[in-house]
Amino acid sequence: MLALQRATHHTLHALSTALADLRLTAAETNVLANLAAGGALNVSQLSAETGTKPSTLTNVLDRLEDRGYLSRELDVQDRRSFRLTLTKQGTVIADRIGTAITELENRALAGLSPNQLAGFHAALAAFEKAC
Amino acid sequence: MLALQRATHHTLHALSTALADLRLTAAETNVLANLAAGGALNVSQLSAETGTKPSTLTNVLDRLEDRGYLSRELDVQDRRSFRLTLTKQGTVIADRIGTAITELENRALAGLSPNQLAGFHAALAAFEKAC
DNA sequence: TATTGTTATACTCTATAACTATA
DNA sequence: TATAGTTATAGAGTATAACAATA
Repeated sequence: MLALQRATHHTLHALSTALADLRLTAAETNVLANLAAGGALNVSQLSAETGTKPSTLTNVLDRLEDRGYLSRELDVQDRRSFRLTLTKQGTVIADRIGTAITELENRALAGLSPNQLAGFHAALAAFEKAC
Repeated sequence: MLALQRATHHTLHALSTALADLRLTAAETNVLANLAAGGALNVSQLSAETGTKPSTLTNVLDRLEDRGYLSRELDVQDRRSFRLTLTKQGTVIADRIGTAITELENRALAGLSPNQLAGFHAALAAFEKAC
C-alpha cells in the first residue's frame, strides 16, 4: 500500500510536469481526464469516479467552468442534477491530458510482459473491490 | 493511471476508517508508517519516501511531535539535520498502522495468484522508476 | 558557497453541516 | 421525505521564496 501511494504520487508529479503549461491542479486534471473517459457525467458519478465529495468538486468545477473547459447543463430528466460536459476547448485540453497519460503509461510500463500487466490490473481491481 | 489513483484513494479511505479512533490524517498516518518501515530517517529522506516537500512535512511533524509520537533528534554527524525517531507511544501507534495495512492488503489481494502479485509489484516499481 | 530544515505566505483540497430546489 | 448539488466554514495539504544554522 505504501508503494501504491508512492507510485501515485510519482505519476501525479510526472503528469503535472508534462502538462505544466496548462496550469491545472491535480484535481482539475483528474476531473477533465475522467470526463473525457466517461462522457457527460453528473456530479455524483464524478464524485464516485474521483473518490471526492460533491462539495469538494464544486470549486474545481467552478474554476473549470470559468476557464471555459466545461459546462453544467441542467438534466431535463432530473432537474436536480447537471450533466457535466466538456466544451470544445475543454475537449482539446482533455485530449492533451489523455495523450500525456498514455505516453507516461507506455513509457513506464514498456518493459513489462502482458502477464505482469494483467496482474497489475487485477490487483488494482481487487483494491477497489475490497476497499 | 486513473485506476491507480482511484485504488490509492480507496485504500486511503479504508485505512482511515479502520484507524478512525486514532484521529490521524492521511499524511500523519503515512509519515508514521514510513518511519516504522524505514527506521530513523531525516526530513529529506522522509520527503523522498512520501513524495512531499520538506516544508510540507514541517507541520505534520510538529503535530506528531506535539502528540508525543516522534522526536526530532539532532544528528551529531550533521548538525543541520534531524533523525526522526518514533517514541514508545509512537511505535505502538505505528505498529497498529502497520497491522491495519497488512490486514487490508491481505484481504484485498487474497484472491490473487503469486504471479499476479509479482506483476503488480513490477508495475509499481516501473512507475516509480520512470516517473 | 551549498545544504538542511523552518518560517511566512498563498492557494488548493477536503469534509461536515446547513441549505435550496427538485423528486 | 429523500436526493442532487451548492454554500459556508474550518482545517489540512501543497509549494515557493526567504531565512538561519551548519557544512
